[in-house]
Order: sequence, then structure tokens, then C-alpha cells
Amino acid sequence: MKPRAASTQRRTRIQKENEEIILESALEIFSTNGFRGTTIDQIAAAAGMSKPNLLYYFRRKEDMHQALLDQLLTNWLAPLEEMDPGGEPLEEICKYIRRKLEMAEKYPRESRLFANEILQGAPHIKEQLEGALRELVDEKSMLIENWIEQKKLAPCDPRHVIFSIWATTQHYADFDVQICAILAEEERIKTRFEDAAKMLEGLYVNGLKP
Amino acid sequence: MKPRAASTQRRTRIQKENEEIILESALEIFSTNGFRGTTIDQIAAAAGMSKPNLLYYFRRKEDMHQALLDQLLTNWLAPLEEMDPGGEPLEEICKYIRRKLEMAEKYPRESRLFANEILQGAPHIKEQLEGALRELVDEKSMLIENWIEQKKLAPCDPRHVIFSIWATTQHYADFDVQICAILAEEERIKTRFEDAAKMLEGLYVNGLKP
DNA sequence: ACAAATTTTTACCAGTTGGACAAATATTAG
DNA sequence: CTAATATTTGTCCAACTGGTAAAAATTTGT
Repeated sequence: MKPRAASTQRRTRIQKENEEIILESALEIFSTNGFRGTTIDQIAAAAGMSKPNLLYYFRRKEDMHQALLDQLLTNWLAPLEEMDPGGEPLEEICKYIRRKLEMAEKYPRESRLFANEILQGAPHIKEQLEGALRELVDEKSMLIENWIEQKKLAPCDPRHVIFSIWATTQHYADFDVQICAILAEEERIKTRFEDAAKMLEGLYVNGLKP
Repeated sequence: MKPRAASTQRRTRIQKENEEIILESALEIFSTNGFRGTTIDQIAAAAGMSKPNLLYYFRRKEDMHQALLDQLLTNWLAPLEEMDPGGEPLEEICKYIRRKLEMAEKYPRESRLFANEILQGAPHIKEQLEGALRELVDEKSMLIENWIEQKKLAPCDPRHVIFSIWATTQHYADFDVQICAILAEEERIKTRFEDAAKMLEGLYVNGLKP
């Protein structure tokens, strides 16, 4: 019998193992080649199994992609959600930057998968962007507005501040090739995430100080 | 006779016209679908000509892509090149941000084409990144270092400052779908580039003030 | 141990895609 | 106007790709 894709129904040990291996391999390939740029064969090869066997677990190529995106979005929102209304504003923003930068370093493939999806017009996650993500950004924007009113932050457009944090941090995952090409073989290349963290924290602390 | 692709040899009127139409169409499709995601037929359809006719001007799909990338890189470096050693540091940085933001608004397709290429590991422009781009960044980094030594800028890692400007400005082209999803139908969506410019200038002026 | 259910393999196919080729048509130079 | 040259079209194909179907092998529950 065909297994129900990613459903809540009980899955066998083998199913769990193989689905995990497949998604891991799919992430690797999708994130570097894009959706249309990857072939099922590539994923199958990376997963060490035959194409029909892979298709036994995910009936269509799109199913793997969708599964990865769904899984991703939850983790993606977490760092922003953790921004604490009770904390010290500048400290909270620094912590947010650090968390995002850590994610860029630890999960560059996820970042690139996301970037690929957005670049192509977000056909598979448009609703979530307009739904969950938008609501979260609205909520945190209000929080930042409050901080500004309390003179704890310099006046600024909260939404665009958030955008700029996304941009600068994800850049280190998405544009890593470019960054490494520029930093070249020097010592700097090894410390790029540290260096980025220092520079960004300095920029935002001074830039947003009331 | 087959025309020499993008060579310096004399080209007929028709050649010039058609090559332009083709590249324009190719940019449109490549930038939204990625390299592997676009088919020659799509480009041909967009250019209003038959596939074999298109292949008469560009023998391979890759030739169009390469032509676009080569053309792009020159324009891409221009705004940074214009950064004036004789100017007022904070003013020069603001002007650079504004120029980059203008490019993101005016040429989002070029930005996305570039982003796609980098995301996939920059297979076609690695050399240029390590060559021309790196040299330019080195040069401008030294300039910024000088400004810092002259106490005209707060201490910061110049290279990472440049990266952050790239990231924040290009973000408005590359992640436009996401930004629009979040700003939604509100008035804000129309003024997003203005708002971004204001926010970024404030951030960098305060953040880098010595 | 044995039947039932699950997993894997083998063989296959239809649609798409990049690209070749030569014939037909249009343009230009003399 | 004609010959040479440049452009366009129609036809074709081999490789690739997503996906199917059924048989074979393996695992699992009892």
C-alpha cells in the first residue's frame, strides 16, 4: 500500500527513515539548483535509492518541495517570534540579528531554498506570506512602534527595519559564494560570520539609539 | 552565414534589432524562472519569433544567459565605482545607497538574474567576482578605512558595510513578492522604495557617524 | 513459520526540450 | 536586375525527465 504523504497516520520505521533521507537530499539539491533545476534522479542519487523507490514515498516532485517549504516556514518565523516585548529594545534587536545570523550560518540551504522560492514569485507559499508572516510582522512592528514612542528607539519605519535585518543576515547564506569570492583566501573568510555580527550590531545599536 | 555572437564584427540592422529583442525577452524569462527553469520556446514566444530563428542569433541557450550576465556586471559595478574619495563620507554612503535602491526599483529583473546566478553558486561569473568585483571592493574598502582613520566615520569593517548595503538594497528587488505580501494593499506598498530609502539613510547616517 | 502488508526493483512510456539541418524567403550590394 | 548574402521557416531527432505499472523481494504481525 502506498504511504500517505506526510500525514499524521502511523508510519513505519522504514518510512520515517527514508522520508527523512529523501527530504535531506532534496533540500541539498533544491537549494542549489532551484525547483525546476533539480531532477528526481539527482535527488534519488543523493538519497542512495532508485527513482521509482523515491517516488514511492513522494508521488510527485512537488510534494517533496512543498514538504520542505512547509517545514521551513515554522523555523523561519521562530527568531522573530522570540523578540521579547519585556526586553530592552536595542538588546532585543541585537539578539534578533544574532539569531538570524546563526541560522544563516547553520542552515544556509534552508535560506537558499526560501530565496529561490521568493525569487520565482513565491508560487507555493504566497498564502503563508500574506497570512502568518504578515501577522507576525504586524505584531512586532507595533511592538517596535511602542518602543519608539517610549523614546527607547530612534524613530524609524519598523517594517523596513525588519526587512533590512532579514536582508543583511540572509545575505550571508544566499550570497555566500560572492562573499567568499571577495574575501578570498584571507583569514577574513573564516571569521566572516563573527565580523558580520560585530559590524551589524554596531550599525543597528548606533543607528537606532534614540 | 551565421552571425558572430556579440562580437565586434559589423552587424546588420536586423541583427542588432533582433538581438536586442531576444535579450530583452530572455532577461524577462530568465529572471523569473531561473536558467534551467526557462525554455528556449518561452523566450522565442516572448520575442515573437520561432525557436530556430532565435537559435540563429544565439546558438545556445547558455549564450543568451552569458550575454546577459556579462552586460549586467558592468552596470552592476558602476554605483560603487562612483563613490567619490573627495566627497563627504556619510554623504557618499547615502548617495551609494540611493543609487543602489534606484537600480533595484528600475532594474529588478537584472537584480533577480544576478541573485539566481549567485544562489546557484555563480558558475558563470565566478572569475569576474574574484577579479573585477573583488578589486573594486578592495579599493573602496581602503577608501572607507581612510575615512575611519580620519575620524570621519565610526570604526567598522568596510567590506561588511558594503555587503550590508548590497543586501538591503537588492532585497527590495529580489524579495519584492515577500515585501508586497507583508505591506499588503495598504498605501505603504506604493511608497516602499521611498520608505526604504528614508529608513536606510537614517540607519547608516546614525550608525556610521563617528 | 507463514500469510499479509510493505518496500524495492525492473522495465517502460509519453511529453518536453535543446538543438541540427536544409530548404525557402527576404535583403542588400553592385 | 541579379547575384551574393542574410534571415526565416519547417522538419526532425536524440536525450532527458516526470511519472506509471507490475513483478520481485523484504519485513512484519501472529
